[in-house]
Amino acid sequence: MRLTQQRTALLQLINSSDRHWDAEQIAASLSREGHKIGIATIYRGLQALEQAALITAIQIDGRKHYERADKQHHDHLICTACGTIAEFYSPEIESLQLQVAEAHQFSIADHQLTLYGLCRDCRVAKEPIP
Amino acid sequence: MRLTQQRTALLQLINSSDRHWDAEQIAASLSREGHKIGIATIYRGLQALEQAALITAIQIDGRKHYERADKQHHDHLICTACGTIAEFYSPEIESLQLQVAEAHQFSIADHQLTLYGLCRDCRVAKEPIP
DNA sequence: TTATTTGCAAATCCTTTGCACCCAG
DNA sequence: CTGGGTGCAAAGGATTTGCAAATAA
Repeated sequence: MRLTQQRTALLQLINSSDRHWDAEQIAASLSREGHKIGIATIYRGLQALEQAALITAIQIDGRKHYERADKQHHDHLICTACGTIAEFYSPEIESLQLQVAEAHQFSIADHQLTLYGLCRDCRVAKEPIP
Repeated sequence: MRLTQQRTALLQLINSSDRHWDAEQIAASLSREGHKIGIATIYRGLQALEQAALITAIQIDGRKHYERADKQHHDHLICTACGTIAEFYSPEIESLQLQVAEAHQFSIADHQLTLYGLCRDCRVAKEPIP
């Protein structure tokens, strides 16, 4: 894979933040920063970077969202009210997944666990006023 | 929600099987059975039925797949070679999810856990010939 | 009756592709 | 130098929408 200017910009943007980005958001952010990069190049670049394991992706609501790869594996808590994405890691859950797979003679290559609901802030916001 | 002929057909198809269906597959199957139903009606009907909790949905590869709602909750094992979808239920994982959520002061409304990999048959098929 | 639902086609959203030109290795 | 990468615009697949006609309650 060739590390071009455009791909470097993608990588830099993603690696310098803790967010999850979709293609549109990346396009908007890069163009705000003055980069010239076509949307097709963004899609192709993200694909290439993911395949090279330089970034990781999760599927949210039918859209791919990318994040830094230089973190330990984790799963996600997504607030359906404000859209915030938090992360968690549970070694117990991971190990139980392996047990489940083994019981089915299934070999896991990957998994995605996403919890949907209300984050702390949005719960508070919905509390009845006393 | 009005239970029209078309929605009854959708419900019957889904309830009479153990599969996961996407909109295209439903359209094909119903038309094969001689039903006349527009694709827009299928999408709208599935939405309505899901909202009424008469069917459930999971997101696979950016596409919604529907299945019967009259089963206990479960998660999925998806074979990336043959596309087969198996199901599992782990009360331990469910309970750990609740613990994780609690630790984050997050209230879970829903979740999706999907394990991707090779099912037993596809593993066997990939074994080197001795 | 009458508020919903349907069917069709057009529209939308996200993503991919074709192709001529460009540039990193 | 040259094969992979880029940009543009057009194509694509899945889903949604507008609207007049049909229908369930």
